[in-house]
Amino acid sequence: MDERERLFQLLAEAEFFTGLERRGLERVLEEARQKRLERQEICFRQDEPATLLYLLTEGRVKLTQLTPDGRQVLMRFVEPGEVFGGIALFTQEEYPVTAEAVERCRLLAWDGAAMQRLMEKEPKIALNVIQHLAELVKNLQDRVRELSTERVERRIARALLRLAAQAGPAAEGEASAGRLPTGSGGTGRRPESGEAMGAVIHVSRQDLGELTGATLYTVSRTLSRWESEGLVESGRERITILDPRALAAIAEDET
Amino acid sequence: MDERERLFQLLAEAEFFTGLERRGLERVLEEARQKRLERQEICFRQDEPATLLYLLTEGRVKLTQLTPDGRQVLMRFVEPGEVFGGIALFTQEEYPVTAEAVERCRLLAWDGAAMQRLMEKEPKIALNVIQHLAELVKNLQDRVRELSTERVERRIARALLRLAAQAGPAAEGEASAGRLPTGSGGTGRRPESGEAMGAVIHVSRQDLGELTGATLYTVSRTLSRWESEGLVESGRERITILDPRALAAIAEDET
DNA sequence: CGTCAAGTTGAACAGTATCAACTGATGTGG
DNA sequence: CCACATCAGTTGATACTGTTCAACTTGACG
Repeated sequence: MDERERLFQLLAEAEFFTGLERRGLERVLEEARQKRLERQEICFRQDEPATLLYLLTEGRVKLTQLTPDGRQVLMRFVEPGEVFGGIALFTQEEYPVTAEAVERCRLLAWDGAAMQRLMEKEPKIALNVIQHLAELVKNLQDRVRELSTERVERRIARALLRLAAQAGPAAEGEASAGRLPTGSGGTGRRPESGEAMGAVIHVSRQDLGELTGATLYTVSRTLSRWESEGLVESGRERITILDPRALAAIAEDET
Repeated sequence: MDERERLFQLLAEAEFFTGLERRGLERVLEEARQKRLERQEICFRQDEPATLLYLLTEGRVKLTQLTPDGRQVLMRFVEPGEVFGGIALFTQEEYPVTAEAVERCRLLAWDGAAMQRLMEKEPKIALNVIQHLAELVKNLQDRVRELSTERVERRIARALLRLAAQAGPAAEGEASAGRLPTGSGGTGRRPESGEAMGAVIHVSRQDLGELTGATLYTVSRTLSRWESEGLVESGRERITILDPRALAAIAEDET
């Protein structure tokens, strides 16, 4: 009951189903099947025939693409409320990526026929789908531009800020993370009181590399440097942004 | 009359309007406004508010994105029958790219309200839009993967093959493409009589560079080498593929 | 023909990748 | 509960791909 109500809440806020009446949401939920994934479990694999479209309700999923020669590219992380696996479903083909649970997850899923029915009864959904895809296209275009014209350092800075913004809304409010003046080395710069946001991001160097088209070595070196300059503070599969402004400056146009 | 009939033909084959009855096509055409562009004329500029969605009926258009620091990235060429400018229209925002006519063009255009009406009366259109966007997403993902993991030479080879395939359907004419055993090492290679397919591509080195994330210098060097090996033959804003197989070998996995 | 845009090519340089060796954390089973 | 295996991360040395800059050639077009 309460659980069911929580799902409605989530659905109503999910990009695919915003703007639907209670009635529509009920239909959507009726057609859905529920699923759970353990950490590191695979939701679907690249090149499998696409059968289901997923909505993540809890946890985190990463979408990766494998190159013919075995390298991986990280397309994106999926956060609760987001949909994935949809592209393939609408083109009736295979999943272009592999979806793996980063943490324990809960999801809702619909097959192609169900989506078809839902879109017929609730045309708003089709519009939402279009909007979602258009959004994806824009993001991907930006990424292509970045990869084509920008250096690794800047790409990493952007990736961090994007990840912080994406995961941020969920977990804010930090006390401390204290000001540890790690360096004191040379560049006396240090986050001023109100400025430090301390957004914590949970990704490995490897992930960041696959996300930005760099090697984990370059990522590691870059983070080390930033750490010595007081911009971030990092640990195992964890990066804390101490000075978002400075990062933004790197991400934008200043050298 | 005849002109009108030609338009129907084109509409019926265009990705956005396939599967529509004659009746639907008529509606689509009624709502359309016609437009012409001279060579190098701008159809719309990046960051302008998006008002129209275009279908190219004749000519060629290129979509480019400008980076903050003035570099350009070429997103794609638009061929007759293809739609562009749609992404922005559906997200109610600004065009993310600039559209420039490469040759003299003719186009049809619809505004947001018109598309809305059309999609209501002909729901098939909404599905086509979704499919088109999904296709775009897949292509962009592939491009991100390429840019992240592959070297310039391979990216250029792929770009050439894609361009040939895209523009090709218009101008074909093959004999064989024969069996050429790539190997034999020595540079003695040369296209045999019947073998050359001669797919001609009209792009500058600059364009190819912006398309692949390389400088025009690197593109020029690469093409020069290929030319000396008999894979292509090139001139001013023109590249002829002589040995598609060898190019494909470079594009795929062989070094 | 002269002019301008597109293309070519060399030389030096810079940014990253690659490889290898090492350090610490994490967690596991005897 | 400790020893060990494993995994994420760090850092140096080195190599190489591709960029940058500059000078030059070629071809098209009025």
